[in-house]
Amino acid sequence: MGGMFERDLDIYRNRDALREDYQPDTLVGRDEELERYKTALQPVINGEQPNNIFLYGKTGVGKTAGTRFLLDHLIDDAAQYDDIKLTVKMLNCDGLSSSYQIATRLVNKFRDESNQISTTGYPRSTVYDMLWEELDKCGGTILIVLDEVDHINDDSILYQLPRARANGNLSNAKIGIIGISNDFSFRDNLSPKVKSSLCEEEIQFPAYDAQELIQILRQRADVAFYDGVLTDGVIELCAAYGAKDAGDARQSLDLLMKTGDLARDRDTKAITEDLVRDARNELERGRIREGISGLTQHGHLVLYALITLDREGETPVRSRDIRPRYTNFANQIGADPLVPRRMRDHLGELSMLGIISAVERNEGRRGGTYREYSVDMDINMILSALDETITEVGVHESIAGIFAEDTTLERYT
DNA sequence: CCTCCACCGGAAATCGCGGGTA
DNA sequence: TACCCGCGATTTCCGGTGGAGG
Repeated sequence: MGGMFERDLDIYRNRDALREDYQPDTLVGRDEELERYKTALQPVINGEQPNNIFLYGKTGVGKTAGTRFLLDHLIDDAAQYDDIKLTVKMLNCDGLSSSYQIATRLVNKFRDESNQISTTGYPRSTVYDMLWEELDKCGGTILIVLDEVDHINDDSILYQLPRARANGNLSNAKIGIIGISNDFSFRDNLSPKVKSSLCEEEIQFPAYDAQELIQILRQRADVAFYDGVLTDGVIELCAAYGAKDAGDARQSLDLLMKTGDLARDRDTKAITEDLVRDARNELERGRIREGISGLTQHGHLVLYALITLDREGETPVRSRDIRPRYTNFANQIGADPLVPRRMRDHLGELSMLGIISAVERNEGRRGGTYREYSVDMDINMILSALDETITEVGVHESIAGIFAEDTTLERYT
């Protein structure tokens, strides 16, 4: 450096250090948990049957990062012993709802690209047979990491895998399962027989407190940004948001990265707290947009119904009173309106996304228990998200278009 | 303290679709 | 082609819930 010409100073030295998949040399704030984890993995090095391990804790508290970290070391260390053949397969179960899906993905993980199987169509038992065959062919010690296992709706594979050897399906391979879950109740909902085998070793990862988050953010920011880019308080603010919401490192890191990106877009050389707030809004927007795009057509209709009611000052409104409006919209586009129970599901989904909110009310003998829904986000933001999302022909034209005229809403009542 | 309202939400059944085997 | 399979979305069924009214 130091020639006559220099590249413009970017704020990032290495932006990737803020990414979720970045692996720092040391993991901050998880010493105790990793120590226990390491102990639980010890049998692998000893050439013994590995423990099944169950990790739980909220998102972004280091479960996956810790697993990657330890398993990388484990693989290195195992390589020093000739009598150990260690294979590690990691599978993220997000988007995979059944044991069947898990099994097909696992089979494919063991097969090369020219030989992949379809993820649908086969009888369940056939898929399992293929899986046992692959596992046995691989042999040695096999660790299977199932990240976000709580997404699986049935126990079957969790029951089958640990027992495959005992059931005579395997002869060459020693299988160890590492299950990772965000959902505490998942563990309790497992059938007892699965619980006892899968949860031989349980490690709980607590949320990070603000101090730990600050340490983590510092560690990453030191690598990610050039010196002097961050102004005082930025890291603390990101950490504070993260700690307040969920003690979630991922979220804090995302926020910091978004802030950096904004700074870069705006050609700002210094990152300030104000920028953090802007970034937070931006992320929120994105979340809503994503949430809305994942809804069904009827989900959109329910949302339209609520929005129009909101504009007429009718909110908060109980589901019973949303229904006629929704029904109208559905008829307008020639769709059969859903049954009330299902409409409630959509309402629930919308509040889960933070787009609307529900308050439970109870008028006892007179009115019973019910919920009142209201819109939680800026209407225009929702509308623009709907605008970008709507794919159904005619829906947006017939409803949003007229809605935008902002005149005679009586037409829909 | 017991009733009762009216929606809430879990569970099981059903439907239609995409995909596979023989 | 005939038939099998899994799966998401939906419908059907129904027990639960909590506070005002008695």
